[in-house]
This record gives sequence, C-alpha cells and structure tokens, in this order.
Amino acid sequence: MTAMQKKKAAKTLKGDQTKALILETALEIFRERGYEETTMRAIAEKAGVSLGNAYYYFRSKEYLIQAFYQRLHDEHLAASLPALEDKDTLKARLLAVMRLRIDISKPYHHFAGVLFKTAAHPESPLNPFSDESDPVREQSIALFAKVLEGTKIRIPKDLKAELPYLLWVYQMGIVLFWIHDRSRGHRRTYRLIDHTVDLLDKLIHLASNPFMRPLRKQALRLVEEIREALPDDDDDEKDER
Amino acid sequence: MTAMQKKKAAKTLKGDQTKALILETALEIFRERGYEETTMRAIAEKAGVSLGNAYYYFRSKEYLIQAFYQRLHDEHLAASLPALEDKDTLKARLLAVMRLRIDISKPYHHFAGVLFKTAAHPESPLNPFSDESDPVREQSIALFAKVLEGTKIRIPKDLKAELPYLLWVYQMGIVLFWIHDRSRGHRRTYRLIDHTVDLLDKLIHLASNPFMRPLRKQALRLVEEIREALPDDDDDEKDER
DNA sequence: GCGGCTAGTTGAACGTGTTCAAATTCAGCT
DNA sequence: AGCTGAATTTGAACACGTTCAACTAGCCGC
Repeated sequence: MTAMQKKKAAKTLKGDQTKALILETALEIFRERGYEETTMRAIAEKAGVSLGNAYYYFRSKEYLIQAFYQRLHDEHLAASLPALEDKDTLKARLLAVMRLRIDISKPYHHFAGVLFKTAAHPESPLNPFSDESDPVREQSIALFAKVLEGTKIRIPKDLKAELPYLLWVYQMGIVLFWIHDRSRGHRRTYRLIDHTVDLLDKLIHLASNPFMRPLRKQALRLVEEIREALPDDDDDEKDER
Repeated sequence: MTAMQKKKAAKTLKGDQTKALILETALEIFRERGYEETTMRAIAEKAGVSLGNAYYYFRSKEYLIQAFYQRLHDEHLAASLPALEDKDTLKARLLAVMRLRIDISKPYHHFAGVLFKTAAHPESPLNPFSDESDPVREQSIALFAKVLEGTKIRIPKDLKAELPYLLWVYQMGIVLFWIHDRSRGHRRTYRLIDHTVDLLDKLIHLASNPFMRPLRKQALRLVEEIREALPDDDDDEKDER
C-alpha cells in the first residue's frame, strides 16, 4: 500500500513495474556473471516471470545492454560533477572526468567487451554512432560540454562547438583501450589517459592559434562530414526492420 | 589417376583438402547470404561433410571469418600493386590504395559489419589488435610501408617507422565508416577518403617540419605506448597461445 | 452483469551454434 | 596380413536466443 512494494504492486501501470524488475535483475546477473554467461532464462527465473515475458519488454538480449549504458553514464556523471567543482583548467577537468570513467567502469571490465562488440555492428541497437535515438550519447556529450564550460581558455567558436563530440569520441577510444588492457589495476589505461590528456591539451591550444586556422577549418569540415553521414539520413532505404 | 581430383583426393594430407573445401564453401555462402544468415549446417551440407566435421577444422563460426580477412587482403594487394606503379607522390599512392580497399570490399558490404562486431571483442580471435598470430595484420601494414617507399618526400625516421602502422589504423577507421555508410555507391566513403587523404598528406608534411619535432616526439611516444600495451610485439612473431 | 478490447503473461516449440562419445579411416610398424 | 594408435568423420544431443499462438487480467461502455 505504501511506497515499499516488492514486485507485483502496480503504481501507475503494472507493465512499468515488471519492466523495471526484469531490468534490475538482468543488470544484477550481468555484474556477477558477465553478459554471455547470463541466459535469458536465468534472468526470467530470478525475476519471477516467464521467459516470454522478458521478451515482451525487451525485444532482444542486446536491448538490455542499452540500460547498462545508461547506468554507467549516470554513475559517471554523479561522480564527475563534484570532482569538477574545484578545477578550472581544461587539463585538470578532462583528466578528472576521464579517470573517473575508468573508476566507474572497473567492476564491469570483463563484461564490457561485449559493449564494443555489438556497438560496432551497424544493425545493432547499441551502435553509439548511428542510433540517434540513443539518449545516453547526448548526455555523455553534454558532460564533456560541461568540462569545457568551466574553463577560461579561449577556444575558437568553430572548434568549441565540435569539441564536446570529439572528446566523447576520444573517451570511446580510451574505453576501447581499457577493454583490452590486462595490466594490474588498469594502470596502463590510467597512464594513457595522463599522456593523451596532456597531448590533447597541447593540441587544443595549438589548434586555437590563428596561425592554424586553415588547417583547423579543414579538419572541422571533415568532422562535420562524418557526423552528417552517421545518423540515418538516407532516402534510399533498402531493408526495413 | 593422377593427383588432379575434385574433392577427396589427398595430395599430402586429406585433412588439408577437407579444410580448404569447407573454407571455400563457407566463403561462397557468406558472399551470397551474409554471415548471420549462413548456418554451419548449410556450410557442412553444401560442402558434403558432416556438421561435426566443420567444427573439427574450425573451432567456431568466427574462425571462418579470419580466412575472409586474408582473402580480402590478398585481393587488395593484387589490385594495389599495379595501381602503385605509375604514381610517385604520397597523396596519389595513398588515395589509390584506400579507394581500392573499398572497391574490393564492396561485394561484402552487408556482411562486413560482423567483422568489426567481433573484431572489437577482446576475446575474439578476430581482434586485429591483440591477436598476434594474425598474419593479415602484418601484411596489411606492409602494404602501407610499400605505399611510403615509393615516394620521394622527406619524412623523419621516427615518424616513418610508425607511419605504416598508423595508416593501417587509419584504414580501419575508414572501413568502420564504410560499414555504416548507406549512401548510394558508398560515395560518402569515397568522398571521405578524398578529404582525409588530403588532410593526412598535409599533416604528414606538417609533422615532418623540424618546428614540430617536440610535439611529434610526444605523439610518437604515445603511439609506442599504445602498441606496447596491446599484446602484440613489434617484429617478434611466434605462435604462442 | 456482459461483451469486448487492450495490455500483459505463459510455455511450448523452433533454429542455431556448439559439444561429444562413438565410429571409421589411415599410416606406419611388426 | 594384422595390429595399433592417431587422425578424421559422424550424428545425436544440448543450451540458448527467439517466436508465437493461446490464455489471463483489468477495464470501459453499455
């Protein structure tokens, strides 16, 4: 009756409750066992629903990972905001956010590989590039916009507009490295972050130099070209799903 | 009866013949139907062997893709060598090789997505970074070394040493874009190649400037750091599992 | 109440990748 | 030829993701 229900209480719609229950259960088992080792039957059984019911709410097993993405970002954001408060240089802010990303992701290391596995697949709902309806992507880019906002350095408008996106891509690169990183405590990834952030900081300053304007313009046109192509912009659609 | 037979003649070892037969059959059906739509049963049936026999020679379905990698590179190399003969600038040579890569890959477009899908997975045998036993990677990098060798431009030794590897990574990026490219005739990918090659050419010249030496050194140290971390050695090649 | 409609739920069944113990073939040795 | 152990081949069996036709529950208009 009160706010503490277990399972079957329907606050607004019973379906929402069931969906959330399945999701929580799935993430729990994923954390313990990993993705491939977790069966849909195990999820359904532990959640106390039928196998078919899980598929009523999640079109496939992959769709469950989308929620993991969101979960990861939420934790990352929650950890980043306080860390950004006392830092005002781009280098320090970026460094903190990147390091926190790894801190947060650590518990999921052995299971995170599957993220990129499916993410690189064009047909996958997880594809972070072409799936425009993915809200996590927007939020993740917004975090890097926040990293920039808190600094005082002078960045040309054109570059500043694209930089959050570029930093997000950079983060994906780091995560990809981290997935392959088998060193103790992932210290290689941390070291890579240190070095790349240092280099990026220099590059951004260099690119902000008026002297570099033509090259910068060209590079940014390129980025624009790539970004335009990635979302589903086509009129000639062959297969429909 | 001489040694020229279709199927069951064993020249040296019958096993080799059977393995080759299964491989050819698999690639054929992959081309027609795509990867996911091709079942191991279909491969075995068309090859005239039992299902279990296919698994005797290929530990999993994924292992069949490794051969596809090799096939793709062989065709790419065969097409690139004559194209390089009449070109002596870095820009023209790189442009030709990159365009040919797409030309060659075209027939496999709808099925190529699975390459990157599994390639990004650390555990996968297809992972082009960490799988040191993959000879295709070496050959592919060697092709880009050849692209460089035919030019007369003056590139610092440190950069020149890493450039083939970096261009190979660049090629992987282009292929990743191409996989997602749904434009007619993949014209967007070709345009992207035009623009990126132009930019790369400029960047390489810029990086070769003595003025850029410190930044270049730092960037190359970074590349070295990344390459070291990936379980792959420079020139030492041993079959260690 | 009753009929019907939609959302939610079920479990059996299917297709597929993979495994495995057993059967078969083969090459070398005595 | 006969034996032996290894290489090869087989097909049944298993586990899992996914689909689907049927069933139930809640609810609205009458």
